[in-house]
Amino acid sequence: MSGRISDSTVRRLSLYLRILRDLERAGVEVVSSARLAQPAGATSAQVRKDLSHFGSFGQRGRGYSVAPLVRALEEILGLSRSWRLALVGVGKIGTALLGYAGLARRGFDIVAAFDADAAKIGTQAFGQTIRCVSELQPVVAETRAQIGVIATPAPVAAEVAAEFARAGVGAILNFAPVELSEIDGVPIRTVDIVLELEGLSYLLAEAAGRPASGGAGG
Amino acid sequence: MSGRISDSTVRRLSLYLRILRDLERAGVEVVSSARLAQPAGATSAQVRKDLSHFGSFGQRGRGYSVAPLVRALEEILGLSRSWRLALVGVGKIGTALLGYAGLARRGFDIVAAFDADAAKIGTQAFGQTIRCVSELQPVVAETRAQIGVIATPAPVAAEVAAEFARAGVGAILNFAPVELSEIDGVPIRTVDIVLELEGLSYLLAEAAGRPASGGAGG
DNA sequence: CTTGGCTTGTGAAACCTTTCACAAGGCAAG
DNA sequence: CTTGCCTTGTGAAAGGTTTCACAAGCCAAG
Repeated sequence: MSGRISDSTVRRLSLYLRILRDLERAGVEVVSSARLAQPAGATSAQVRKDLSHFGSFGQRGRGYSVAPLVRALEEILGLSRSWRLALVGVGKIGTALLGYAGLARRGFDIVAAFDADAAKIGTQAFGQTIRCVSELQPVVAETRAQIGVIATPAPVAAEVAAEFARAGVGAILNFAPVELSEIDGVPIRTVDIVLELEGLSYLLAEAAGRPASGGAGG
Repeated sequence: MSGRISDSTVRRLSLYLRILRDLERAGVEVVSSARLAQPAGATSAQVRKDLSHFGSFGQRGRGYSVAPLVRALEEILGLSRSWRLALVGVGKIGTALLGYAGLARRGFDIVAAFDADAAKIGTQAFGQTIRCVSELQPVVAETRAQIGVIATPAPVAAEVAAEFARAGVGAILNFAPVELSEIDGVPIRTVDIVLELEGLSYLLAEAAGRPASGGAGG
């Protein structure tokens, strides 16, 4: 077991965990790989292969005990603890993140918020005092934030990422529409809404190109 | 050339286009695959392979002419036109989307907004009158929206997706933390922030597990 | 205890994506 | 025209992920 785990496997593990928690809440005690796979959009073989990278969690002929598997996945994914996030950029997206209760509920606490706009600095937003980005380094150190979140305009995102890396965060989540590459071994994941929409645009254009089913006119 | 194009290829094409537009604005006329690859986090071979699926756009010994390649990619990705979006769920994320000028600027116009909360219905948000979800079908038909955007709580997302499919949208972008599978041939892409954070959590936990470089304490 | 029905864990096969490596060909200088 | 340098387009190789398929093993019923 173990070795290097692929990104898509980790992503599915998160999905399994989510589904398992629902099952646990519903009082289900045992689940088969097939039943777990279905809502995750995976196959039963995939579920078993994914889990097998980390050990043997099931029982042949029976399935997986829900509660222990939930704990095991939480442990694997690092979700048996909570993480501290520092946010840069309190614009539309940044504000939505600050107000999104789902984050704290799942163990991701925003412990600091920064912006470059003098008009915003010192004001409050969802319980956070907005600080100047120039204070990023000391505040990240002081709050011991482990994940940096970038919600700035694209042009400054790379600079902020470098600052985060220097400040000692262990990972970065980027919402700016730029591809950022790992800095100093700090992994960066980018969520790019426009990119997703453009992916859908491609599919729509493709479907319209070969005029088959009801496509997009306009 | 052509055939079935992979998701990752399409995603990279979007990145190339973005980079090419910057180059065009900067007055660059010709670019090599290597120069285009670098900011996209790809390799030169990958750029050439990706483009080769759609034709021959370059000139050996010279590179790619920026302007024509921009037009070609816009055509391929369906970005030489604009798309109409309908949004369901005007909460934190939905509001951020409504207010995000970057969408319209890139050709994605939100033409209708829905919510289930009676207190919100009839009010205005960023120029949109919020309508009741029960009106989804007629309004989507009337506005000829092509892309449905789901920004509702997870439990109702699947239901809304089915409504969108019935209303005739050609694609769906989902921000609710549930895995939704293609309905009636309508492709669905999910943007799941918590999933991304959990992916980072895994990396942090993994890094802390084998105590090597400066990890996360806490 | 034995039988029958299920389900896991896992090598092997199939499939898909990325990287390599090189012939084909453009361009500039002489 | 010829030489030298550069870059594309693309088969082939390498690398990775998913699916298949089945032995191993659990459980319940008889």
